[in-house]
Amino acid sequence: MRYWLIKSEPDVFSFDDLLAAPKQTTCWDSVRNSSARNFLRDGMKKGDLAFYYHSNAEPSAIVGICEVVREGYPDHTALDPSHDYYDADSNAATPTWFMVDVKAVKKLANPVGLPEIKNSAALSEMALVKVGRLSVVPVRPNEWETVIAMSEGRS
DNA sequence: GCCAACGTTGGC
DNA sequence: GCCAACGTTGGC
Repeated sequence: MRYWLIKSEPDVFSFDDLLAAPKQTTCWDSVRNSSARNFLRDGMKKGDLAFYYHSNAEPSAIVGICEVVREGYPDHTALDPSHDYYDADSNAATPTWFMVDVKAVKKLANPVGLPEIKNSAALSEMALVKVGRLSVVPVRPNEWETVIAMSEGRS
């Protein structure tokens, strides 16, 4: 099993929105970056866990945990001309963009903010910090444990 | 609102 | 295939 981190702007779709969604599940669509796409299509497996990170937020922080409940499948928003994220260069036969379904597992006891992450020696190599822009990034097991400990005030 | 990082596009 | 221009992300 692998660990991940997915980002969303809380103004667009927050963790609370996920908790309020039917079955607490949503399709993680509209990713239009090829590196992130590769993680969605090839890396994420059913049962993998992911941190839910609020970007462009006050404060920017890891706020919850969710689980991959459906593995990579074509992102329909890329194929729908009426959609904001329509990609005229993609097609249903050979889809360019993929998404997964994620289900909320739980909210963290306390959010773990970006400054805390940056201040933690154990998290200095985290992809979140190293490769800022990617909306889907892997998390190492020791990083996962460290963040969980911080959220529970055990750090 | 600025800007750094970095992916993508397109001219040559 | 190089590289300049441009767009996007997201921290600050």
